[in-house]
Amino acid sequence: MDTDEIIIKKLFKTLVFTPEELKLIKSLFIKVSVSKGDILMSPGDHVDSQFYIIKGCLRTFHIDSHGKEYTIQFGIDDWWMSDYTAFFRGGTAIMTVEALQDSHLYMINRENKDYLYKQIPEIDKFFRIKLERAFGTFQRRILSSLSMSAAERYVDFMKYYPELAKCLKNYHIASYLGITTESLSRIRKELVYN
Amino acid sequence: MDTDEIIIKKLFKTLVFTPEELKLIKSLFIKVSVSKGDILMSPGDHVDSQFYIIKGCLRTFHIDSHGKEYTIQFGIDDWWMSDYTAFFRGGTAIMTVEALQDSHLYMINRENKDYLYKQIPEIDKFFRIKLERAFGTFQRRILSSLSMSAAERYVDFMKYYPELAKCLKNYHIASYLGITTESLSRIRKELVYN
DNA sequence: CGTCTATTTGAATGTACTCAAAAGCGGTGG
DNA sequence: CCACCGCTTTTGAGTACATTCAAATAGACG
Repeated sequence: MDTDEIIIKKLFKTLVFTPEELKLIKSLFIKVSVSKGDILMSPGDHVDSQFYIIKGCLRTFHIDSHGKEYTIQFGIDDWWMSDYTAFFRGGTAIMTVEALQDSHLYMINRENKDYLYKQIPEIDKFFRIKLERAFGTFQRRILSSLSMSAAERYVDFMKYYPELAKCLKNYHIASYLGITTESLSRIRKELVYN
Repeated sequence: MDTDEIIIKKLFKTLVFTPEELKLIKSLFIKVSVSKGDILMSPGDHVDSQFYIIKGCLRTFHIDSHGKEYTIQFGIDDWWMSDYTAFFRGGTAIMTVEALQDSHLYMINRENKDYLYKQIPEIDKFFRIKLERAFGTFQRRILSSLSMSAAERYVDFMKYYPELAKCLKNYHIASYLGITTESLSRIRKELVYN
């Protein structure tokens, strides 16, 4: 079994494919390597592709008119990333996707993904279930943003994503929590004493 | 064509069914009527079902340990509602689902839904696409909660969901925006003068 | 008209923000 | 090995925005 097949098995976890299907899948993904700091997608881009992170760390963030950054999502190994406000509707990006570490990715465009759905219908079910999980996760994030203080959200984040935290600067985390780096610094200082 | 068939056509929009499929679908949904103020689901309930709103208005909210309410989602005609932090994982509710108006609903439990997916595989695709749209919507809501002031979020909400606003009290909207009723009142006062 | 609920107002408090500056950290080149 | 540079984090002071708690109005409904 070659490297790509190992990756595809991890990507589609529960599913089992015939050799022909595996070959098809391999042909529809493009392997991409990026370096720390590289920008994979910028506001205004026509969003036609989605990235599966084989190995690495990415983030999706929005920059407002004052130049402030708001991180919508981080991704590490085995996660999918894109500007989903645009990808699923076939629109124009409002987000930036940035590599926070040297990363290896699988890229697939909408056309190939649609073709994949048509050829292997169980993949529809696979992504349906993946999206259901994400749906629950998003609702929890909204609930935390509504009900928890900045300090609680920080503690929660560090508890649930310790591996992720390793490849992040504090200002990345601040922009994800919706606070300034100064505030995060003060929160961290408080926590040390408690 | 009977009433149920009209509802099912609206529910599955793009899909076309054979008479047998229609009969199957009808048999898997249960019609429920609730009155304003009724609670459809409470924290601690085993979440096994999901509601499609034929006509009416619902909200899903969480109550924290201090008794404060945080609204995660509103729903009107043609929306789906449940505690999705629990439904998609088969867990226990942390949310309350409440009828804000007399409402007519279709209810389906997980078992029947899974059976439906098995019998009519295109429905997998249908919900996959529905979830993709919801995914983008959630990302936008997270972005607003990160980047916009309470006043901006209020104006935005009223602009995007004018029909929804009609069946809501101000304290519902406040609990959705993550602010107190007092703050919302002051925001509304400010807006009148501008 | 009275009652219950929802909204508004006021005053004091708290939390996070802005702006400005200092300190810390990591790498590079002399 | 040290000096310097750029980037990140921390600290300080003053300010803005939303909160709390308490009380006063306004609306809805029987």
